[in-house]
Amino acid sequence: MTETRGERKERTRRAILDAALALGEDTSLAALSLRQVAKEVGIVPTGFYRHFDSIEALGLALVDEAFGSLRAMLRDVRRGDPAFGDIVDGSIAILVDHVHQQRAHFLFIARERNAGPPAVRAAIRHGIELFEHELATDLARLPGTTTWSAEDLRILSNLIVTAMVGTAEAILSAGPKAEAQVTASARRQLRMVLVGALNWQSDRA
Amino acid sequence: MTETRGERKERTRRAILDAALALGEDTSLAALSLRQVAKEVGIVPTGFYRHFDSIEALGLALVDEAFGSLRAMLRDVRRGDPAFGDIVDGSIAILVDHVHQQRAHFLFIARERNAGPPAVRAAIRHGIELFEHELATDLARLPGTTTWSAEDLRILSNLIVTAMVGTAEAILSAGPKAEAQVTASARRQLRMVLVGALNWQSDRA
DNA sequence: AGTTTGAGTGTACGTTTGTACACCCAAACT
DNA sequence: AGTTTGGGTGTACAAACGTACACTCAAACT
Repeated sequence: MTETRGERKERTRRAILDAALALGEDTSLAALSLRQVAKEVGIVPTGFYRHFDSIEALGLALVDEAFGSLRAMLRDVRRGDPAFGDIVDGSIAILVDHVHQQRAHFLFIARERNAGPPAVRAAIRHGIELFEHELATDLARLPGTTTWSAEDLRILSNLIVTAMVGTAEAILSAGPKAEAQVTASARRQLRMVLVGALNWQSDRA
Repeated sequence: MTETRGERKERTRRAILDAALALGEDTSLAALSLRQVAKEVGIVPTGFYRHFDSIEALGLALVDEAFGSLRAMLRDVRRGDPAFGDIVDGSIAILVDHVHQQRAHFLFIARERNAGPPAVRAAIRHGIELFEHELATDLARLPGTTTWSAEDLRILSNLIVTAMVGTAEAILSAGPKAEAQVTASARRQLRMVLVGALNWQSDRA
């Protein structure tokens, strides 16, 4: 056996996380039983406790992991994929791509954001707030926003994040055929929001 | 006993619906057991079946009821409360009011929209689509939208509904002190969206 | 007055749940 | 080489689960 002790533990831990994501496709975390997860992983029920104190702790670990995916997405957007000239088209394309690549993570967040144990809900809400904050600093670097207050930037990025979360949820619950329409709508909506924000702001001069 | 047979049945049915809404504040529908509901109502577990075939059927009944609340809200917005001159301020005020008045219904929809049994999810999604459609016909009566296509109206109303759902969820998970900030943001965001939609549209002439 | 109906009861069952406790045994440490 | 550590096992149990079945008894119908 070429596998060290820590490696084996980490491998089982990953299996538990993956099993929870897989089983969660049908039901929410709150309806997920420790024994179901253990059976899916292939360990005995009590073995679960070697890795997590409770299902809730498992949920918190999944929140961390899922927001890792989101940060990676924002990094891609920030880098600005040269394959797309337009910021809007590029950002939506990256969003769509990440939703497919990390489908389980997006499903998890969409589900547990409003259902799920209170601590998990709080962690997700906090993560989204951080995400909005990061987006706000990105928006501040955009031309035309130099005079904006921090509050204005926060409100705008909250609107954008809300719209993008809505888009992600729409993609997740849409067939492949309906998806083209969803992304087309998302592009138009994001453009509307940006145009509106700039014009509304210039009115206040 | 001055109570007829049908009245008594309806009263128990209401008690079951209310119990499900009350118990749902903590956990999602999928995690709700028939026995918990029965105990909360004060009937024996098997008595539940006299009213619903399953927890899922209960959920579908709650979806109907909750969307009744939403339609009532839209009716109020349409009437245009004369206490508020501005459409935006008035609409947001009505939304905030209804979220407080029908808190349990909004919580239910927010929770079960992405968690909850597939049939319940589908029913909620369908209800929201109807809601967007109704809003679109209202928007069509607004000045400046005469040249809009049905598709454009649908996209705009989808954006507005998404933003309003986000606002409702923010209100539900905000303390009384944070609420003023939430509603202020919501007003600004709705104004941004409307300004953006009109300006973006006029660009295409 | 006699009969039917149906909301609610009570018992009973096999399953599944979370968790306690004693155990094993190979990797890691001394 | 000897000891410790800890991931995973196996058994065990009380509690809660969904649901089947036979019951009651007052309202509703004839």
